[in-house]
Amino acid sequence: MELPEIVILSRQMDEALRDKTVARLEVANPKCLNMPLDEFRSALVGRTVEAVEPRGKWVFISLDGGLTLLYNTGMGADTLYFKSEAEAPEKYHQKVVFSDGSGFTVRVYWFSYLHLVHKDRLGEHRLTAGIGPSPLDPAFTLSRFRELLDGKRRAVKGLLTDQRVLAGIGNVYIHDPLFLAGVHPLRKANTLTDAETGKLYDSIRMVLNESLEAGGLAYERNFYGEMGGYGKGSYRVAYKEGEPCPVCGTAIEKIRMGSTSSYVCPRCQPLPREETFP
Amino acid sequence: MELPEIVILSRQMDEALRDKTVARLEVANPKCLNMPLDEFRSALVGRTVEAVEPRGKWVFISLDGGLTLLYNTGMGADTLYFKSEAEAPEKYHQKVVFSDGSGFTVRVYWFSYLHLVHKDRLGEHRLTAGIGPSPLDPAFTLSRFRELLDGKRRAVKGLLTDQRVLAGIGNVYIHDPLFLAGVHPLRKANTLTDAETGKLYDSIRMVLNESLEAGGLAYERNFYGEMGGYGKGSYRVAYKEGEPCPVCGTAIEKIRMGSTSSYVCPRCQPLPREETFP
DNA sequence: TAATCTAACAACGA
DNA sequence: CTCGTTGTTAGATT
Repeated sequence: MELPEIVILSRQMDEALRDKTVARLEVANPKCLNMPLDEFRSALVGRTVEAVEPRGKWVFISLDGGLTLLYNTGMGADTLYFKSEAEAPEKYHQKVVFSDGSGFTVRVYWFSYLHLVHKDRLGEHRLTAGIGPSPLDPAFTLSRFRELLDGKRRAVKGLLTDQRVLAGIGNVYIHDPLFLAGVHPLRKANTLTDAETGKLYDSIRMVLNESLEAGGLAYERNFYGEMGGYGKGSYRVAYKEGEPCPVCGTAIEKIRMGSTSSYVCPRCQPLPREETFP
Repeated sequence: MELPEIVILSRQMDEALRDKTVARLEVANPKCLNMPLDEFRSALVGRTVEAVEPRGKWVFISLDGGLTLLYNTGMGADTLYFKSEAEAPEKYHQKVVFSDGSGFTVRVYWFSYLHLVHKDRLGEHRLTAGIGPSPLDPAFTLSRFRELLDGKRRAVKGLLTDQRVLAGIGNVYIHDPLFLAGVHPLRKANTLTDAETGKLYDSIRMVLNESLEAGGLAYERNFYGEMGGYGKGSYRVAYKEGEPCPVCGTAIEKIRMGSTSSYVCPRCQPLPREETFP
């Protein structure tokens, strides 16, 4: 789950959980916690949800008493609301029950994090303390975006999916903005022209907003179990290996970058020769 | 300069400089210092040498008042004694003059370090605090050597030239011990057999001792300007690209590993197929 | 020929 | 689709 899904989930959790008090907690995979389960439980039970907010790929759940529950869905997790335990999903790794009988379950696909940190110590929480700005924040202007790229010799894809640089973009939402800007993912960030940087800025925000309006990725469920509407029909080149580029018709290529893949139109996103053999 | 040259230099400096008091200091390249030159000078002048000892690729010069002068010759430097300034070399980057008129000059080839640290703060000196054991220390037993390799998935050459793991071996003295042990430099450390580890341990110590007895590398000068006697005739495969292996006659190959080169006999130091394509 | 640091990248494990 | 650790590499440094 990336920015749009986390934003949607956070909104729904905020509306559904605000002012509710934790009554009970089950955790089948205590390794995802940042402290022993019994300690975690006794700190959490009795706390009341004050607000739920997105922060990059994380959900920040503010509780009374100054505690914050930090939730990262890892490589995907179903986070599902229930009105009463009778209608709760059968399979889950974590379950939080509130005093009114409602609650939510988390079913993890691979790994996830559920950390409890006092808000005065958030700065010491290494996984979230260094998170960069959100690309949809009104304060995130083009000139701030330029500063991120400025002088960086890294591959632009690696830079923009680095959560310390920009929050919320992972290996799903990076492909289409790069394509729309005509920028190859391996281009060094400091070699982009002003025009390319501007197009990339616009494309990132456009694509994320599109998905947000569509309800997020088609293969992810929201808090109420509904799938999003942003699927393959919405993609330009992402996950379209071998299909024609929507602009020039050239076959989309899938290239490996370390452990992740990228999808590019080799014609619309050319890689300068000197970066092919650096 | 690596372990043998540093050991020889330290011995000679210890004998020549012990009990002498620093009277004057010239530094043409103050960036090699760990503080501004005037501060460095006022701390050093007036100090008396208590002892000089080798530590990996570093020379530790203990002074009275608890100060230690840490000297690293970088990629090679001439460190030359003079009895009186009249006979001092003309070209140098640093000059230390003692109260009796003797002293030494340093002429750097590329980079070097000359750091002044209080002995109570040596643990905070990042460049030396983590230095590993000396392979010629009597306490450095075969079983300690096995522990260094144990479970490490790194290439054995990179591991053994890592100063935090083992002190004093750089890209000159690593080639022949690996050859004598029949171990390819790219072998993962944890794949060595007990027999190979034993041969490697013996070879490292043998090669370093041979060079020590020969006066160090033939292209390096000692404190009195004399060249060492350990030259190409002493090497087995090091820097012998294209020449026949002394054991099997196969042509020695020069291979690149990152930014350094290695010299190997492809027959005596085979690389298992799975490590060729990891 | 030789040293070290750093940023960036890759592989692996959890 | 995650993040963190470990190890590797290229580039820079006076």
